[in-house]
This record gives sequence, C-alpha cells and structure tokens, in this order.
Amino acid sequence: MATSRRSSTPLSRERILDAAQAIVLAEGASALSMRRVAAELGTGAMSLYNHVRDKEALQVGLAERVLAQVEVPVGASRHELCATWTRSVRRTLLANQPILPIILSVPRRSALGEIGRLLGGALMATGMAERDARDITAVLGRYIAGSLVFEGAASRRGDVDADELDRTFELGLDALLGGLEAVLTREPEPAPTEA
Amino acid sequence: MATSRRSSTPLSRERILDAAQAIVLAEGASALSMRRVAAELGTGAMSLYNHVRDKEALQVGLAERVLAQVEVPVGASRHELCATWTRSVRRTLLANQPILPIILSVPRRSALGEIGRLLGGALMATGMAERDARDITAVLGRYIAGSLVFEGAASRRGDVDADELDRTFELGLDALLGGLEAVLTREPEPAPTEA
DNA sequence: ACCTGAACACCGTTCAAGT
DNA sequence: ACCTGAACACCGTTCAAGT
Repeated sequence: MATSRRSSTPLSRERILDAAQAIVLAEGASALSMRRVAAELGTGAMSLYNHVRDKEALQVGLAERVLAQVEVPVGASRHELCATWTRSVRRTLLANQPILPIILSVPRRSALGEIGRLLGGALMATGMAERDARDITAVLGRYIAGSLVFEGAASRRGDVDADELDRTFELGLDALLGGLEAVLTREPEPAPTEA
Repeated sequence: MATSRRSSTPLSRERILDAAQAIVLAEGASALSMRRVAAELGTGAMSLYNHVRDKEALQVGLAERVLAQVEVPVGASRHELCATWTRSVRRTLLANQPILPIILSVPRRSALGEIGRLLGGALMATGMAERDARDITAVLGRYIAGSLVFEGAASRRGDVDADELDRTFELGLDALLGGLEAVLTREPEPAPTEA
C-alpha cells in the first residue's frame, strides 16, 4: 500500500493542477469536478479553495499549462514562421485533446492571447506592420481552433482517420498562406517624417 | 393573469424545445437544465422524459433548429457559392450565439454534417469532383467554426468591435478562397471508360 | 400512453468552526 | 494561515406508482 493519498505532501496549487490534469486526460473534461479532484488528493472539496479561487480558475490553470508548451516559432521566412507556428499549436493541443473543450471555453485574453503574441512578435521582428501581424495571427488562430473542434468531434465519434485529418489541415493551411501572400510580403509604410 | 403555465397545452417535444431555446437565448447555455425547462413549463423534470430521451437529445434538437435556418447556397460561380454559404452559416450561428457552445459540443455527423452537404451538393452540381467538394467544405467549415469560437469569446468578454470582427473574417475568407482557386477551377477527370 | 413524486448519486460554493 | 465538516441550492436520471 505504497501510495496512500492521505495527508502525505501538503496541498498546493501545483498538486491540485496535477490531479485535475490527470483526471481530464484519463476521463475527459466532463469528469472534472472539485469534489473529484479533492477525492483524488485524499481531502475534502473545500480544502482546494485555499489554493484555487474556484473551478474556473482551476480550468484556466489547466489551459495555461497546455498553452505554455507551444514553442516559439522558428523559420527563415514569414511564410515558414506562420506554417511552423500553426502546426506547432495544432500538435500541442491535439496531444492534449481532452483538455481542449476547457481551453476553448475558458475566458480568452489570458493564455490563448499569449501564444498569438508568439507569432505576432516573430512576424513584427521581420519588419511586418503590427496590423498585418495581428490579422495573420487572427486568421490562422481561427483556422486552428476550427480544425481542433472538428478533429475533437471526429475522435469523440471514433471515426479518426488521422492521415485524412492531417491532409485536410495541410490543404487549408496551404490555401490560407497562399491567399495571404500579399499581406505576408507587404512591407510597412516608412514612418512618416514629422514635418 | 393570462399566461398561467400550469397544465395549459399538453407537453410536446416542440414546446420543450421552445422553452429550452428561450432559456439559452436569455441566460446562456449554462442555464439550461432539465429542471429549469420543466419549471418554465409548469411541470416536474421527469415529465420531459416522455418527449425527449435525455438532456443531450434536447441539445441536439436545439442545434438542429438553428442549423436548419442555414439557407441553401446560391451563386453563379463556385467561388460565389462558397462565399455566400460561408457568410450565411456564420450569420445564422452568430444570430444564435448563446446556442453556439451547444452546437459545437454536440455529437457531429447529425446536423452540422447536413449543412456541409448543402455546399458539397451545390459544388458537385457544377461538376466538381466529390473529393474536391468535400475538401473545400471541410476547410471552410473549420474556418467558420474557429471564427465563431473567437467571436463568441470576444462577445463574452464584452470587447466586441463588430466591424473589426467582420473585417478579419472577410480577410480570412478571401485568403482561403484565393488559395483554393486551383481546387475551385479544377475539372474532374472524365470517368474512365470501362474497357 | 402519458404523467409525476420520491429518491439516488452527484454538483460548486459559503460559512462557521477548528488547528 | 491553512484546513474541513455541515449545509445550501442546485444537477440528471431511475424507478415505482399513479391516471
């Protein structure tokens, strides 16, 4: 009886997030409840509230953990930066599929905005105008989010032809980047001289 | 006291869906519960189960109602068919924003697949190969779904610059259709003669 | 066939009491 | 400061009993 859960390590936000993540990955987002997490940790539900404001804060924490895994985009060209970022976001979120409904439902701005800034920053570092960088990030973000919704549904339905899903995703990504070529190659107006 | 709710018209799937829809539109998807719907109709929760298998079936019914409003796409060219269908789906779902989380979470295949077939059918009627029609529908569907996720989040957050959201959406749609031009203009292989 | 109350197994969270 | 039991106001659904 090595792993008795009762009052071993003290409760902490980290341990609570660990337990929550394990539950969601094993049993799906709908299995996540304060009481269930507490049971997993050998306490009562109310003990969690010393480390986490409420259930939503716990969900935000879960989302942040996943989104923090997205790598900063690399690539020689803007086109390549966009392609690698888009694939990286999709891959990361696909590897955490059961958490996806939580990520998509949790208040934006926080973590999802953060990963957008990864691409936006990389594009602006190539001299792209801020507005163009924001537009491109927004459009690619929408395409990724929609793809994940469909792919999540497909896998929940059990009909997962991963190759076919990959092919469709790449087809759309190609089309998008092709269609955005004009924006991708546009140089910013030189800053107007004051006088 | 004209509108007493008690035992007026008999319960029916239709009346239950009406009540459910009203609740979601007024108070959001999270306010939907069997007990709440029943209360609205002046009965106990269990009476609903004579007309609706369970809560999920009720949600599917709600999703189908909204998706049934999507118009069959019209347009002289394939490009135009795609553009009007995409805008029509977005417009319809945006007009029912509070129901969107339900539509996106409910098992696919049923109603969402149906509206995809509207565009797929229209494209194939122009002589497009089935596989191309499916690809285009899939990519546009992903883009719409992702856009609605972001726009729903923005409106939940209160920062809704509708014009800016429209502009971003159109920008992505343009890019997508531009990038899909090769597929859109491709004619199907002539059916190989048997001998 | 349709309705429905009681009951079961759950929720998130507040509050007051403990250490 | 951290923990926690009891309690409140909810859930979806089953089951047995009614008409």
